[in-house]
Amino acid sequence: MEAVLTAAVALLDEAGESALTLRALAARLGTGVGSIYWYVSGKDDLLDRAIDHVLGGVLTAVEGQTTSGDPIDDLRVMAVTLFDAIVDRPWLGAHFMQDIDVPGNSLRLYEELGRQTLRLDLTPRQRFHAVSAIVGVVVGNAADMGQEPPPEVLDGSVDRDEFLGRYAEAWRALDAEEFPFVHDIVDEFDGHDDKEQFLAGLELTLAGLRLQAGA
Amino acid sequence: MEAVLTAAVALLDEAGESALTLRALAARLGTGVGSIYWYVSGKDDLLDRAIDHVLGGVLTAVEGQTTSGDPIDDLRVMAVTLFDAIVDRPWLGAHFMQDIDVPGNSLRLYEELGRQTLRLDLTPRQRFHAVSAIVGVVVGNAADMGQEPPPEVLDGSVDRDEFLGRYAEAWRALDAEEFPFVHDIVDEFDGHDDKEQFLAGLELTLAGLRLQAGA
DNA sequence: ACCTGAACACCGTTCAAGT
DNA sequence: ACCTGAACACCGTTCAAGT
Repeated sequence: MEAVLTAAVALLDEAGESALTLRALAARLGTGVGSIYWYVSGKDDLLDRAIDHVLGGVLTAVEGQTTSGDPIDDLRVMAVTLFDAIVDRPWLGAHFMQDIDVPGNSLRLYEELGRQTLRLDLTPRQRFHAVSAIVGVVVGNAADMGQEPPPEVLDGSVDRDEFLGRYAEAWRALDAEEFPFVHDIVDEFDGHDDKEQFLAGLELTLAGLRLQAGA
Repeated sequence: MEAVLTAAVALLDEAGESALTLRALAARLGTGVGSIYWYVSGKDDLLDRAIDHVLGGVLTAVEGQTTSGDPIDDLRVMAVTLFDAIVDRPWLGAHFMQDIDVPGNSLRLYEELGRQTLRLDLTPRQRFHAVSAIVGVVVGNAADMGQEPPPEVLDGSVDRDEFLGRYAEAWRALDAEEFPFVHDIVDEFDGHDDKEQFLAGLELTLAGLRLQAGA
């Protein structure tokens, strides 16, 4: 079982979600396709378990973070840890935190985030919404990166900056009257860093939360 | 071409993303599989065009919204319109706003949102981040709903409240020492409304933005 | 210019049969 | 208890052939 999940994660890490096929997995394990069905009920179950498997490591990282005096600072650190985990494994993308309903590492991560909000002067409803919002910001920003990059970026023949630059070029060619905003921010888009973008969005949510909590 | 996209959207609306197969689409159009390839380069292209097709309607709705005196109020109204569009068509889910790079309705919606930030006292970088954050909140909250609901909810034999109630029950059974946050918010989770949750998260981002803009 | 549909190389899943 | 692998019912994509 452990070997099945390790092999599944390895396939996902190497070539993304589309690389995880039962045949490829069986080949890597040196067995037949059918035998995998003894361990998992199907492909969805396999993916769920693979996700839970890697979230175990993320949970350990989050638990190991020393808590500061400021719950909101702690929430920031945790959210960044979650974001970085998705950057490392883009295939987590949208599936991340999808299974809060069943007991597992998703739920434990949810609890870790939520525990910080217990230190804030909020109603339970406000806490529920605050944690959902933070998870939403992480997932919303990371989902963009979950999509497999175009082949010319993946194989390194064109780097990311050049790739962004091409689109920036196209944006600059747009009519200035019709697209005033796009023109206003095109220089920021050109060569932008996804993590910085995420951090800025997170900061807005945390600022709103701090205001709400009067902290 | 128009007929192809209309039929594709109909399939997606009726039974979700998995229902859009080239064979099903060809059958509905009364043609052969191969003929679809004359209009689109492949399945990904088909999905992209179907998304752009429905975003046309969303764009019209957004453009029709009268602007108020407060740019942040206008951003809220627009974000809600986007969210509602995804609620109506869960298959838009994560793909929503995925193609800002190519000129199309995604880019125009992006421009519409961004135009409101031009009325705020912000730097271009802050505007770029603000719009990304709002799109992130919409996508992050809507992505949760994009996953197909379990069959017993879909066929109506179990309603959503009962479904949530079951998980709430399981949560209440968890150890109180180990899961203090989950216990704190379980009554809020039970029977919660996804839209309310989204609105609360959006409000935090908008509050942070208002603070940043000094408005 | 537009359509056809058989053919190809894949999938996930099942299941009788093995050890 | 665990594994095998052929078989089934699907996919997306291609392409020689038609009109």
